[in-house]
Amino acid sequence: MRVTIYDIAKKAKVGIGTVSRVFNDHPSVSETTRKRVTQVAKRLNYHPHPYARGLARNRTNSILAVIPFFTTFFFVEVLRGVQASLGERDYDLVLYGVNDPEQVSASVKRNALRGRADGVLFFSMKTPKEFLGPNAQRTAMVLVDAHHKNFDSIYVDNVAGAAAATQHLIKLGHRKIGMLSANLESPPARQRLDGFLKAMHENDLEVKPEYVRASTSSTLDGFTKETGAELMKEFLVMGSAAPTALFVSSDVQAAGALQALAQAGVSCPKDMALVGFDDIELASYLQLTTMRQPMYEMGSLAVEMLFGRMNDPNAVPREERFMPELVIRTSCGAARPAQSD
Amino acid sequence: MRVTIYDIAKKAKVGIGTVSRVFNDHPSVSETTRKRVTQVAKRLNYHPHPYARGLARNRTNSILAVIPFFTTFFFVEVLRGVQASLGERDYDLVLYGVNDPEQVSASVKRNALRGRADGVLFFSMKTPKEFLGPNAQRTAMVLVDAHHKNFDSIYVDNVAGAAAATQHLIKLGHRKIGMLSANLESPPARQRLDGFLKAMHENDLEVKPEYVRASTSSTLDGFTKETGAELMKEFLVMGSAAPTALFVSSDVQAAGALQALAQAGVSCPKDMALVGFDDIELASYLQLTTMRQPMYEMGSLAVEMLFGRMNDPNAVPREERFMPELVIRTSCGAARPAQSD
DNA sequence: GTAAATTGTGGAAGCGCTTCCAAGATCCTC
DNA sequence: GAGGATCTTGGAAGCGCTTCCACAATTTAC
Repeated sequence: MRVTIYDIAKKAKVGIGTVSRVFNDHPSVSETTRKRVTQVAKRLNYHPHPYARGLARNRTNSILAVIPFFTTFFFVEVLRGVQASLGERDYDLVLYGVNDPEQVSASVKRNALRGRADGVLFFSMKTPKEFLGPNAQRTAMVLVDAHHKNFDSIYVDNVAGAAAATQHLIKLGHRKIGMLSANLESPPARQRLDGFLKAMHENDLEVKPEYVRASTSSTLDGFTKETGAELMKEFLVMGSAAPTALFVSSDVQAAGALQALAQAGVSCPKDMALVGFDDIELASYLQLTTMRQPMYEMGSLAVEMLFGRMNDPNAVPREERFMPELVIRTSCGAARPAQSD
Repeated sequence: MRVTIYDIAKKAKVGIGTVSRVFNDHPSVSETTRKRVTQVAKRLNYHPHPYARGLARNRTNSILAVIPFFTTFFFVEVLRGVQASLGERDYDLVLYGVNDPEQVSASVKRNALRGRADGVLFFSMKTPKEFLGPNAQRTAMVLVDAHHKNFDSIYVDNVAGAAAATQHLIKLGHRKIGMLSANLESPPARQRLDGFLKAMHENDLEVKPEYVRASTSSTLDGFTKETGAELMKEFLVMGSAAPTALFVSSDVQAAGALQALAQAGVSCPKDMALVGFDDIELASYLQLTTMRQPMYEMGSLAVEMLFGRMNDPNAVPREERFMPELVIRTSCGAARPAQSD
């Protein structure tokens, strides 16, 4: 049988209220009683029942994270940040991984709405309609790697990041710079293109239309290895008219592009320099220069913001923008210290 | 205010018991009442409170997964499998990622013992002492990628897998085959070495002592990129006396080894063939031939087994061994259809 | 010394559900 | 048509906790 507050109360010869107060660090318990209760509790190996507690307090002490599974590395890093923040607060993490955005609504129904969690973290996805509109949910929620004016959100500055990546290539002396992009219907892809164009214009560099190639694939908005390889091949057939450097809208695509290059016998930094975006784990193995997204930090901040929202449901939506950081490896051709990474 | 069973009962002009029965698919509710209740519930947007339900039923409808964060890809794949199985049963997943095994005990205390979950899935870690001994926990538990005689467990046949990998190299004509191993204190590393030796002996091939090099690192038991690179360098200084092929105890190490090879200007399949183990995401990018662990399947089966255990706490411990599967890419030098993977 | 504030404590009520028991309706069976 | 079996149903009790109110025991102020 489970040890309850009543067992403790009886053995310690106090009332149940006192036991409860001890376990909630309520100030008005004398030192002696507190000690007695604590000892009895330890002896009986008592642990408060989280569900009973949740029911009585009307909160669950857990939050729900809805994350797309396909963002593998992002996923894990961000989760580490989330959990670090959560652990400090004695909150638990309920995870709902979705394979495609269609599943989101089901998840929202099954969990948040049903009072499973005190707050929801939404990752890399469009805000589901359940949360919009007048009679929408009022669960605390923070969007990560996504944005909507009605909600707290955390995201990376794609425009500035892409501009920085491009700037780096320019600084290395490249003039014929192209961009290998994902599907431009996706906002991040669009923003990264904007950043690229911005940097090019600011440096008075021409951007030939054929130097910008975007995927039209709808699987994962074209953020795949396959589109990277395909588009790279298109660049390669241009021969000497091809750009000497490319900004690639994601590391995953850059990986595909690198494969296409290797297959064609084109040397990577020498004949074609590459800069990616995201700094997924793979990037370090491929020695890919890229823009690092501070994923751990974003996860951690997301939790902070969620608690802020839970404490003050009516605050104005807060936005936090992270600046991606240039990680120089060898794929851009920049000289760098010979050490592994 | 939250909509409760009482609101529904009142509006539908039935008793609360009936409402509850409707939501639990209890057979003894007439079709008409059922319909009426369902309609009212939908109209009021009622959802049963999971914690109240959990308290009354004495179960949580959620399970806890304790997974080491550092197994990135494994982590995500296995989680997908877990979730797929869980979703079918209307169970939720509480995640506890640990950065190092020391944290495990804390997690166990905070969660399982406190009745947070109906069962626990333990991944890739030594069984914590809280679960052993006479007055141990009696929470349902399944070990994945780990083993202990007292518990249900799921793991991969490291010996057979390693033997298959080695066999593959032998079949490709290699005779001077070595092994690049992780720290042999780790059981998986040990088992993979055993498999390697077994295959060699069965084929009457000599294994020179200097052809087996194991890491002594304690960080992650030597399953790191760094040890892969270091040990590969040791092989390279052997010059023409070096093996022509290596079985590497993990893909992560193989990635490091590949880097060392590239740095030394040694061509991978041609001068040194490699077969790894795990088939992490990276492997496909690196075109690494490797032994695939069926991670999704293991996650999914883990849930099945956990439910089995929950239903029958006294069944004898069940063990399921998965056979890793050879995934042929280019690092082993085997001819293969020219298609990307 | 008394009145008033302070401190510590017990336990009833209530969180939203499930489940069991009692009982009213309806249906058979002979 | 009576007695029994079968369906449905209502609602009290109970899951393990928090919290509020009442009150006793001190302490403080005058």
